Formats: sequence, structure tokens, C-alpha cells
Amino acid sequence: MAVMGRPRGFDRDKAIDEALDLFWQNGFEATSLSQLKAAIGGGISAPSFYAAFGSKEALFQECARRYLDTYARVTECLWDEALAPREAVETALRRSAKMQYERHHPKGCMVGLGVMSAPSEEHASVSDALTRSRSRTRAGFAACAQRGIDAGELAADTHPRALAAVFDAFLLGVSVLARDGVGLSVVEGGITQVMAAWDAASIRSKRRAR
Amino acid sequence: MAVMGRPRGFDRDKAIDEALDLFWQNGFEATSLSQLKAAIGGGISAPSFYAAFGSKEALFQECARRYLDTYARVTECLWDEALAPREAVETALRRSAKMQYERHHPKGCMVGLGVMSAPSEEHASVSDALTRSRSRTRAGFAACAQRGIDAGELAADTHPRALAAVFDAFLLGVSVLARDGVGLSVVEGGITQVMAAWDAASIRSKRRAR
DNA sequence: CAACTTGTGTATCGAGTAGTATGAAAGCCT
DNA sequence: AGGCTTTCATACTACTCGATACACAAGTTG
Repeated sequence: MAVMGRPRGFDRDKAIDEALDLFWQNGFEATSLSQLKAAIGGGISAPSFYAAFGSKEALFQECARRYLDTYARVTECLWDEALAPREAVETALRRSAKMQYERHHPKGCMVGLGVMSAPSEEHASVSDALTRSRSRTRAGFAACAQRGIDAGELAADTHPRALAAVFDAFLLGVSVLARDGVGLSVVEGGITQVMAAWDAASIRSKRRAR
Repeated sequence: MAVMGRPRGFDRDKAIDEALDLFWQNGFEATSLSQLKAAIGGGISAPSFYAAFGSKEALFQECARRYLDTYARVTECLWDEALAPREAVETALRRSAKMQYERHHPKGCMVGLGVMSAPSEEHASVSDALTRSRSRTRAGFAACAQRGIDAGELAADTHPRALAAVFDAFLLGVSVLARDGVGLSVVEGGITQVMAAWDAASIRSKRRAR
């Protein structure tokens, strides 16, 4: 059956992308309804906004989902068991860094920058999706470390959560570097060097050390 | 000469600490004047607030200065030329991590979390002090790397800015881990492992590798 | 004491916030 | 065409934001 009633004057799907840009840039609380209304479809009215999205918070949730389903996919390789764990980690770092520096959207990672997106307790549920995503990525890094141990590539006494913290914290920090204007090439050089933390835990490295 | 006029009903110095806690927890924009007034001296009035501090932004500047003069000192060892550069880096990381997890103040580093503290352009000058502090810390890490190279401890082809990015990004990420509830012991284990990035660039490591 | 200086309390400012009520406009269906 | 459904435009609500005007209170100084 066809759609009834007057058709919407703007592209709802495109609107989510436009809103995502604002939330990504400014966070939840610092993005005002006026900004959102002005950015969507070249300007829409308040009733159109609420009819389409329900509320600012509901729109944010949709934007977060959109982000997680698209941009955030760069770290999906962490769960790809076909990849060698070291490759999975390095690929995740390189893909994410590259994505964070793309020109056509705000710099940095929305998930990482989202820690301060909705600081007030009232909106704790707002950034819940982002918090869970960070937790998931952390688990992904740890899973790679564990796979490395199980495969005998990493020393048995390696602490997977601590090694995961190295890559996770580094990746979260990249968002800040991107916002601060540190060049992508510097970050890419950093990735090469931070991978030494993996190699230091590897069996071959240990053997050579003693 | 003694002070004239009616004496202030609250401790201005203590007030800055109380305000600092709020700004540290929530950032600049998300901290409201009502919260600040309620927190200072057990509750003060708006005129008292403006008479004492001038404006919300001016108070934030004082709080930022207070933070930089106290808590942020943990990374000062980066400029201590009496310390071996590797020690300086590791000490900065360990001291900062420990500080970020202390019980009597908000978790994480105000300077790092401050990226999203004042997202709107209007208040860009607000977080300027924090941005400059991040830049300074980054330079400190790079200076240590450069000292390592000059001392012949690190390979001559080491990129100091890239190596600095490793420690800087890691440290910035620790703020997020702290907010997310990752334990300090995990972070401390991560510090031990991230130092491998330094060792991998060292001459001894290179010699052993070939 | 009176004169002077400074902080406080009440009450309020204009602007901006998220969110709505109401009625007209624009499409589909029979 | 006429009925039905949905969106859109204008105007407005109740509230919070940061910041002030003004009169009074609480001290010091002569």
C-alpha cells in the first residue's frame, strides 16, 4: 500500500546524517535544537522535527546507531578470526585513524569524544550506546590478545586486558590528537611504534631477550 | 592597610576548588551557574558570584589555572633533564594515571576531557588554556624522545613526534578508561607494556634485532 | 558616632532552551 | 469530486540560561 497523507518535505534518512555531523562535532548537550532544525533539509520547523524524530534524545539515538553501523565499523576486524590477531589490531588502528581524519565529517571518533557528550546524570542514558560501544571495542582488543596467547604467539604470562588497554587508550587518544590538529602522518607513525607493545609480548621477542 | 567594607561570606580560594570539581566532572558548558552557586560555600547568591569571579568564563579560567598548577604537575618530570628520558616518560605516565584515579576528585584528566568541554565556537577561547597544555605535554614527550636520540639511547632514525604521539594518545585515552570504570591496575599494566614502544626504538633493541 | 566601602538578598532581565497547540496545505484513496 | 491522512507554518508555552539593578547589611576608618 502506498503512503497516505502529505509527503515529508525533506529526506529523513539524509537528515540523520546531517544531524550526526552536528552531534559528532559538538556532542549531545551542546548541540541545540535550533542548530539541528537549521541543518536538516536546509531548515525545517519545530513540529516537523518532532513529528519525524520524537525528541532530541531519540534523534541522537538514531544518529548513534547510524554512526555505529557505518563509521564505527572500522574496528570490526577485531572479531575477524580469519585474521592473525596482530594484523587485526593493527588494521583496526589504521582504519580508525584514517577514518577519523577524513575530510567530509568532523575529526575524531564520535564514540571516544562522546564521553563528555552528555555529562549530566539526567542524560546518562543518552550516551549509553556509546559507552557500550567503547566497552565492546575494549573487549575486541582483549580478545585479539587472548587469541595471540592461545595461538602461542604471545607469551603465556601476557595480561590480555592490560595489552588491550594499550591499544584502546591509544585509539581513544587519537580523537583528541585529531581535534588538536596533529597530522595523520604523525599518528600513523605512532601506530607503527605502538605495535611494538604487541611484539614485546611475543614469544620470539621474549626468546631473543634472554 | 586592612581590608575595607563587609567581608566576604565564603572562602574564595576554597570556592575555586569546589568549582573545579564541577568543571572537571562536567566540562564548561554542561556546568550551570546554578550548580556552581549551590556548590560554593554551601550556597551563594548570584551577585556574590559575579562580584567575586566576574563571570562563569573567568571562573573557569581560574579553575583551569588551579588545575594546571596542581594536578597537572604530574607530567612536569618530562622537562626534568636530570632524569633519563625513558624514566621521565614512564614516570609521567604512572603519576598521571595514579592522579586520575584518586578518590577525592573526578576521574580522568581535566585537560584531556576538556576537548569537548566547550564545543561551540563562541567559547573557543575558554578551553584555550587546556588546548595549550595538551600541546605542551605533547612537546614534552617529543623532547624526551629527542633527548633519547641525542644521547644515543634511541636509534637516530626514530621519529620523535611519532613516538611522542604514542605516549600522548595513550595518556589522553586513560581519561576515558578511568571514566568507563576500567581499573587502575589494568592501566598500570598497560603503561608497562606501552613502554615497549620506547624500547623498540632503542639502540640495544635494534642491535639485537638484526 | 557618622562616613565610607564592600558584600549580600530579592527580584528581575532578555535571550535561548526543548517542546506544543492550532489550523491550513498537500498528498492518496474511493 | 470529496473524505481521509499526514505534514507544514505560525505562534506560543514553561523553563533555564548567564548576568544585573537596587536597596540593605556588615564591616573598617575618621
